[in-house]
Amino acid sequence: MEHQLKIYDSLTREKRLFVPLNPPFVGMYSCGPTVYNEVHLGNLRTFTTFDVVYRYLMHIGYKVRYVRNITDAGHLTNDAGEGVDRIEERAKLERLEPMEIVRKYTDNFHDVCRIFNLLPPSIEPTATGHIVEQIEMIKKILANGYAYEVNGSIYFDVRKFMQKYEYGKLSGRNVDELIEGSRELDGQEEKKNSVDFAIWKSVSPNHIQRWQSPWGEGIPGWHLECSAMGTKYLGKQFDIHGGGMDLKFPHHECEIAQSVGADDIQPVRYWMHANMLTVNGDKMSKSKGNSFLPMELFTGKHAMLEKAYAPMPVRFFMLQAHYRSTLDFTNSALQAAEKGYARLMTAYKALNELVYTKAAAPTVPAEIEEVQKLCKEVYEKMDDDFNTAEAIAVLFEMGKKINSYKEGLITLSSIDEATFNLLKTTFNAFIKDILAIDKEDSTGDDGKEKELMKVILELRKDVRARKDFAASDKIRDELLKIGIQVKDGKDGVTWTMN
RNA sequence: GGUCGGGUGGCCGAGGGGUUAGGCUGAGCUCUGCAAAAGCUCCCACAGCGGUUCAAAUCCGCUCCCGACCUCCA
Repeated sequence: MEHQLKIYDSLTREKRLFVPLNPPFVGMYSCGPTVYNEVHLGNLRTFTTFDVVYRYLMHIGYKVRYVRNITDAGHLTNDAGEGVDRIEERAKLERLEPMEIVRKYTDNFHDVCRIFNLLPPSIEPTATGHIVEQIEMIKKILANGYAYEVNGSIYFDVRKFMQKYEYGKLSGRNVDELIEGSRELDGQEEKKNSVDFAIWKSVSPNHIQRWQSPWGEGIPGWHLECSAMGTKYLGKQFDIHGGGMDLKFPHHECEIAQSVGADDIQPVRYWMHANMLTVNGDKMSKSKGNSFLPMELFTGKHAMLEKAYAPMPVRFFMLQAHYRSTLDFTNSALQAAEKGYARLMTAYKALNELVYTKAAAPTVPAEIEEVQKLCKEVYEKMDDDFNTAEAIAVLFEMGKKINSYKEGLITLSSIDEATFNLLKTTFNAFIKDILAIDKEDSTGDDGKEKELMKVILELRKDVRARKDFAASDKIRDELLKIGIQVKDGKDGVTWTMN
């Protein structure tokens, strides 16, 4: 299948045809979490975005190496010296070693990823595991003259860099304005310019996490790990680099400068940025106190939550918006998504229960054409900068067809078998492999539940045979009260549990 | 303040010069013992004011709101 995949590149600010450096291979990097606390739903939206990108690229035939880092080295929240190291701060709070904190929240992150159906990346490198690579990169940058040492710290010299290269293009920054805008009384500032950033930071011996370097004991600069690890596993230049919109500046801007400063080459061909998940219009973040943790979502235990929500409907909810738009997180939006999700799943189930049988009646060309068109459209939507929102809209159209076949409103044999198989393959691929929203959410002993329901429904069938509808309805109503919905269809009784 | 993005029907959310987004909600109908599910139909929106155009929600200008980044942040 020919795909004209277009990706919106944040650097050039336009959608461009995706042409990998070395097809069929694709190198993709996306910024992972700093593991000093639990990931929240906002974080998850970005990871989900790139999970779908990864899945789609593979689906259309690319061999993707997907690298997503774990930031497990603490970084000072500002370069001036008075910054806080989040991991160390947390370690003190929980009375644990920094590496215990890192372990704990890495595990938490992985659990959440699994629950939300995120594929593990090909490589998940850690910052602390690549201190050597980072030091080597610093050496290169120093050798090229784009960094300077002050008291055991190394700073990237943005002004110097700008004599030969561009800085600020990705985030649209003007360095002069940046410097002007940040005229704090920085008497103790070691940096030549406020725009310079640490690529190695000297720390005192009472800092728990610290490493030996040619410039003394210290910690690597935050931006450096991505540059070093991206280069190590994907090469000096690779295809896609993703991350949250909030990482554009300074993080990604600095990454570009570091790579160019070290190797004189633009590191990334397509920069992708996922937009923020908002709550009442404001960015969801820990510091604003408006964040939701996955566990709070499943249990419904959160002041702003009216009920509990299962992971797959939430994943679906996120995918219903385009990744470059903000998405507002509200109860009503979530509930609407929940219902839409259920609807899609009904069609999904129906599709896989349908058995194609040839009929004497001839096929209907218009019907065949319609189905084939839908199957083509879903892909076109995805090829247009991963427009999952539009792809889902097409999936709903397909769902309507499927339900009509199932109900016999349109006879299945109005389409030929090949078209039916195309519909089945396409729809299933999107639900299972691309959007990956098919995970079973049921809890408890499924086998026993099924047995039990079988018994109950058998009894109800007897009751109904006697036309004792009062008793029949009572069974149905009572089951509904505990979340089991009984549906009396044409060919038998079915039930669903929420 | 600087830079960037956005304001779409009751709600969420796509699109982005002319042609149906889609989902949820609501109303009606079909099917059904009744429900539910499913199907069909209806509710034709694009912040405001100007301008360009045969044609603007979509382009341009101005105004008003909102948000992100400029500190750590997905």
